[in-house]
Amino acid sequence: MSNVQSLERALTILNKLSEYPDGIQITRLSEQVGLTKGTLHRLLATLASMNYVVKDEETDKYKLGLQVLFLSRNLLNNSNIVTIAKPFLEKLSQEVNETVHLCIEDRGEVIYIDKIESTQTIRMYSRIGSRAPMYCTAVGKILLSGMEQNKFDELVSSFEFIPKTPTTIISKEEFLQEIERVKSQGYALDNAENEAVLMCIAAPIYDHKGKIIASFSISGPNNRVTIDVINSTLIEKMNQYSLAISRNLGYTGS
Amino acid sequence: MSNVQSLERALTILNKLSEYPDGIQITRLSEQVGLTKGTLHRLLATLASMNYVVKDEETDKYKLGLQVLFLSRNLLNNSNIVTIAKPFLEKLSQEVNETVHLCIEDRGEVIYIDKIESTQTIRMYSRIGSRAPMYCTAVGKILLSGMEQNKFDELVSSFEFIPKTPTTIISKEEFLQEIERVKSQGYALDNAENEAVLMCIAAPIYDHKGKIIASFSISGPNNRVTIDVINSTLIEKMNQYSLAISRNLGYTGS
DNA sequence: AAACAGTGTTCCATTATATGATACGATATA
DNA sequence: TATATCGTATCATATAATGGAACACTGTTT
Repeated sequence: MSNVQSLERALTILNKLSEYPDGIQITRLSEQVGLTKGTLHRLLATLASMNYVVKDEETDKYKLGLQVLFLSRNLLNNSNIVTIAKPFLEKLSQEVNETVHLCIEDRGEVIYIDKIESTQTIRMYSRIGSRAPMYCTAVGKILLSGMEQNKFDELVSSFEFIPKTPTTIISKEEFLQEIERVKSQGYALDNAENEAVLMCIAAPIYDHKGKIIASFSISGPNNRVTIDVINSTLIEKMNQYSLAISRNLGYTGS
Repeated sequence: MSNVQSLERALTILNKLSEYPDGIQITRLSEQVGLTKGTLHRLLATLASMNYVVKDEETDKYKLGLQVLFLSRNLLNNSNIVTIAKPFLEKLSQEVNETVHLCIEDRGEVIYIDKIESTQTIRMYSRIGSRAPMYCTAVGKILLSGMEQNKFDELVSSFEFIPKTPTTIISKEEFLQEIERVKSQGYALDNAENEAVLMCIAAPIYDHKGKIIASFSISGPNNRVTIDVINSTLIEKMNQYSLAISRNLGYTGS
């Protein structure tokens, strides 16, 4: 069954506009989405009439409208995970003074659903709503480690192990070993695999059935989040918070 | 010039779905948006293929997908207002232990662009992205008070002064007097006008040109946020924070 | 001042797309 | 077994959406 072409085009436009928070002009946008200016103009006019897009009259740039924010107002706030985890993650961030994230899996990627910033001036740049690959993030490895085998196999088969940094794992065999390691040790590390210099340690959040439904992480530059700090402090702390958050979601295991 | 019909329909579907965080079934949604099930199904399939909508296979309910969150990731984070105001609003919330909001005007309504929760168990229920009327909210009155006369007249003319509570101002004349009062005193009150029991006090945030670009507020139930507390403590505090935040946005006035 | 270049916007003949009505498949209930 | 209701698929047809071209506007160059 085919899709509705003009709707597909419009959603492609919205996706592209999300890359340009300061807006983009019609001719350039037309090039990027492969539509004639007439068609693009008509689609933008419709999006604008419903506040999905706004046009800056001074610069002729189009950008996303606040209706997108309005749509998203209930997307996370009804989520048990965000609500229950937040106070714990705030406390954790305060204790370690690093940025803490909460992530779930969506369509084979991790998506950031909460973020607690530290007070450090050098910190991980991230956005609620942003997505990242699973194969080179600590939270991604945690989420994969709790996945049902069929889905796990299907996803890993679809991964392109593109090197992001010199330390990215790009061998499927090595990656599968890493996931076994994560399963046995109960936490995962991102050894600057996704972004240079940036270390992360992640742990699982279980639901009442013992299923991994989310993951949270501590992130910081590798001069602060060192292997020593990880081994002496962070592993124990992540285990403690993993259990505390999971308990509040009805988890009864150990 | 007319809009693109199928796109308009799809955006209407997205708007309606945002009211059902737990999802809605096709037949019911078809009734609500006035589309045949065939047309609706085709549009939903397209939305789903691009992750704007997901279908819960167990309940046959459709709901918004996380692509909406992905779109919104840059909507506020690039905003100077949110970034600069946040540490001040966190401090304010901590000092008064009530919920604090940051709002802007968008298309004749206020929209919540940040929220700092207090630790109280009884607190205002609100969502980033949510919208509220301008005529019965403290932040709305602040934003109106700084508006250019033409736009002000146009907006106020369009208001329907629907009573939300027994204390809602529903007379246009009385409302105009209220706005004059806000201008002279430099803060606005919502005397449980939008929601019963809920008191709010709001103050302006100025940009470098002295224009009111946002408003922030303290909200709490009227047994905690009393007229005494407002007069003895909150007015002075709001003035102080209004100036502090505005200074950081380049404001040089008094 | 005139010519040129590039942008955003509008128009219209054409055709490909989206539609509504209907049928089908699945599930639950009597 | 028959019926009711839901979600999904199909298809003939009408119309909506399209691409290309023209137009209006603005800025730059000669």
